[in-house]
Amino acid sequence: MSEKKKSFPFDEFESKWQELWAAEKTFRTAGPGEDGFDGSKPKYYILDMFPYPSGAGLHVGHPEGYTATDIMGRYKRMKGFNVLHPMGWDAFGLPAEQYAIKTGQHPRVTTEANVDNFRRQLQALGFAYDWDREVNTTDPGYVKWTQWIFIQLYNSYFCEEEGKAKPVSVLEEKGWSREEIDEVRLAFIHEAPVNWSPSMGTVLANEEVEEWKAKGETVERRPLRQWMLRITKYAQRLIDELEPLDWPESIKMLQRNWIGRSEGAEVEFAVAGCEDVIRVFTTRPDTLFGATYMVLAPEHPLVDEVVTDEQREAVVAYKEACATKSDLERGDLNKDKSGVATGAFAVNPVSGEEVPIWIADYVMMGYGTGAIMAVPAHDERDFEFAKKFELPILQVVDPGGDEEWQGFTGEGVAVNSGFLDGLETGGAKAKMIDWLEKEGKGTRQVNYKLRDWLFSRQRYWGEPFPILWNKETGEHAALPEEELPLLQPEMEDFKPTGDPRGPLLKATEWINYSGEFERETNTMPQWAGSCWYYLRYCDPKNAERFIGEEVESYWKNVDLYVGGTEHAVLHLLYARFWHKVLNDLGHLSTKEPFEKLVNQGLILGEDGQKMSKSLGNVVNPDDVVSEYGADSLRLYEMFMGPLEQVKPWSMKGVEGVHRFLAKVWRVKEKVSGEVSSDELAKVTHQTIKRVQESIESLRFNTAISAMMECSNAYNAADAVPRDLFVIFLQLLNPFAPHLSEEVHALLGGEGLLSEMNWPLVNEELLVESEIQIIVQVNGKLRARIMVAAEASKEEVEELALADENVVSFTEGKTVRKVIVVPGKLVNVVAN
RNA sequence: GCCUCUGUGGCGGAAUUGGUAGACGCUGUGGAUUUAAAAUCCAUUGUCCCUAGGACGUGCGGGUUCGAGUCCCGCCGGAGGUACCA
Repeated sequence: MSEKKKSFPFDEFESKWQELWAAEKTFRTAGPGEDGFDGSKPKYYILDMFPYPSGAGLHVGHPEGYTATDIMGRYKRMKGFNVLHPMGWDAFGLPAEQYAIKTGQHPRVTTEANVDNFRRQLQALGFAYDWDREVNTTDPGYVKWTQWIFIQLYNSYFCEEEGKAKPVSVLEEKGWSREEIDEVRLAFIHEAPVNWSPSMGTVLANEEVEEWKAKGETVERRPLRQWMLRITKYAQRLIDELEPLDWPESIKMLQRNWIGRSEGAEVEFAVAGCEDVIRVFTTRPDTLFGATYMVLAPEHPLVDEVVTDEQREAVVAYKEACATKSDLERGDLNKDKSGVATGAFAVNPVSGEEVPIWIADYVMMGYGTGAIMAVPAHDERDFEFAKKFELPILQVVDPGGDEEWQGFTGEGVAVNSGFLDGLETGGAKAKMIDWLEKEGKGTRQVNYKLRDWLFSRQRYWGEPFPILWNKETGEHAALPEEELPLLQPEMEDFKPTGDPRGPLLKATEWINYSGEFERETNTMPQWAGSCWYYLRYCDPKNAERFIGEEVESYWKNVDLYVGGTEHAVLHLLYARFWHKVLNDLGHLSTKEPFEKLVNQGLILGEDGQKMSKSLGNVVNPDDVVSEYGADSLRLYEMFMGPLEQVKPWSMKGVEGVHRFLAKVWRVKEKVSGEVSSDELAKVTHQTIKRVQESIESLRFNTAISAMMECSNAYNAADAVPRDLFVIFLQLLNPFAPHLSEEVHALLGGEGLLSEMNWPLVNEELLVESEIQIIVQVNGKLRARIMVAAEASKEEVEELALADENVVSFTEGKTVRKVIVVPGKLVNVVAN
């Protein structure tokens, strides 16, 4: 331990203030129906992406976003808002379960210990959370409502006419059968090839596959019966209703790309010599004349029907080869085209030509219809395939100019296309679709890349589905709401069974609900809890509803949401979907959960690399706190640069802000009640203005610069008026709450800074009697002159032209023009 | 390949949105204090010519303008996302 003397005793006072805030519940937020609630105040709901409490504890990325929201929350509170700024735990998840498999320790025990550690670490940073609102996704009181929401999804369908979800009871009244209703539920059972991970013993959502593969897990396609959520019904609304949100354009873009809307047509190709019809989706119906062959995905159901006897053997062999290929082999690693002819032919509906039908793995069963019309002249993939297998290539688009038409995928003028010849691509598309619709050979069609959400997992540590199965009929039904929450049975062996029904299969007593019914053994994915936690914070203890109606109508949705980009398409899309369903069903008053979204940038290691154990560049917040204090950590994380930006860590930088705080600490020695200083008053009030503007626009780095300048002015002065310094401490309080409170208390200040009103700017103090004017000659700075603030344009011009340096630069030249920007500058144009 | 973001001193970054480029902080250099160090304080720190002062300077090349880091056109580099999506 170094003998380094601490420049101020943060180790003594930081914990003191934290204890006081906790004991007095300084940051408790009263909501509707609670003591002390003042409904006349405007609300401001600030949300952090709640952490998964891992065993590793906080890393420096957490306090970045959390400090930003903390500053905003404290500021808004001082500005007279009812601020909701809560924290909680996304506590279901695989690591705890895997730890349990290894050690036999129950995931609940591990999770609790991790949560306690996270809470301790966050509290040591002095965040102004209302800890009475803490939520934990694994609490029975929380699980109950996650399951309740699932039942709402289960009991709803998407009404196409109104474009919204409605209860299935509407359909029952219309006389729909049970089977028909099961077909349209928003939560439904579906048997389809899914992403099954043998190494983890669970299935995964499409969205998760890459992430886990990157971590070394194996994932393969396998047909299984799974719970799905019909998010695809909301594809269009998820695009449209994204538009007005105050989100980073990049995130909106990611969501739009993920949903992947494309417009085109569905076209029917008759199979020659039989009744079968192959439907294809195309975004380029204008190129239909150029469709010289077709390709079916190897898994396409028509393959076995159309294949000729001569080709059967080759087709079967190819299908088998594809089935055993991993996604990686089929995708990234193998861009080489492969395929086999089926021997069958289809009829191009517009040209009447017979075209061969092939199967190839470059066509995916999961998108569109699983079949394509191949236009090798104007599609790169088809072009490559046609060259390899020597299939005909027919030009149908003229790119114009000298451009090569082979493989040209852009827009141009239709050629060799009968009635489309001479039309531009746009017009040709429209005309072809009209023709197809008139002839009954196709329709206008919009396609989305978005798939329905695979919602079941074969895990122990997740919410069990509140679903019962009839042992006789195999029909499913929702568990009665009174029986929620349905918790997992106590178990000691969490190992995957290899059975795709998951580890709960072993809890035979638990499964057996009654003579007639047994329980569903799947559990929900971790996303379930995080889909609606922001709602629960508003009313965390409500046992009657997931959120009280009065409470919901006050807090509504989140005003500011801060978190990392990694959730751009997962959590942020899922939560929007659930919110919309709950809104459709009348449980929520808003359409979107998060009005404004800000992504904090990644903090890199001191070496500019991403922090990682293997590189040894990880910074532990606990170490920074013990050496420099929580205020220094908070301040440094905000001073590093713009919140959204990726930026490297620097211990020297931490020392820099620590020095600033030490200077503030020393200012108190020269505070005096007697002195008055116009100069310092002006600086202080300028600082109020600058800090305020910076916070409002989330530019915390410049707010800190402004405060540094102000404190430099105090340090240069012989004495600092007490009232001004208190204002300064108020400005500093959201950033460095401990030190500011401590200094304020040492100066004998009454009450808490955090509970004072934000200081008002005295604009009169900011008015200058004399202002500096920049004088340029031909756009180059030549002089600075002081003029009276109320000086006229003419006076300013005259003074500028009289300046010595201006005279020397205009000598021998003719002044052509003088531009005067009042209060700013004069530019003399001379040549 | 496509999409989004981004490019300013030795470093992190400012710049009132078209008007003093480099605020604030870090680093470096010189000095004060000290037996010495730490801490603290003062000066200096874009490059070049160096004397007041001047020339150059915001990835590169053009353009618009009295005036461009900021707007327009064309390149180049970096980061992230995504990709047989028909």
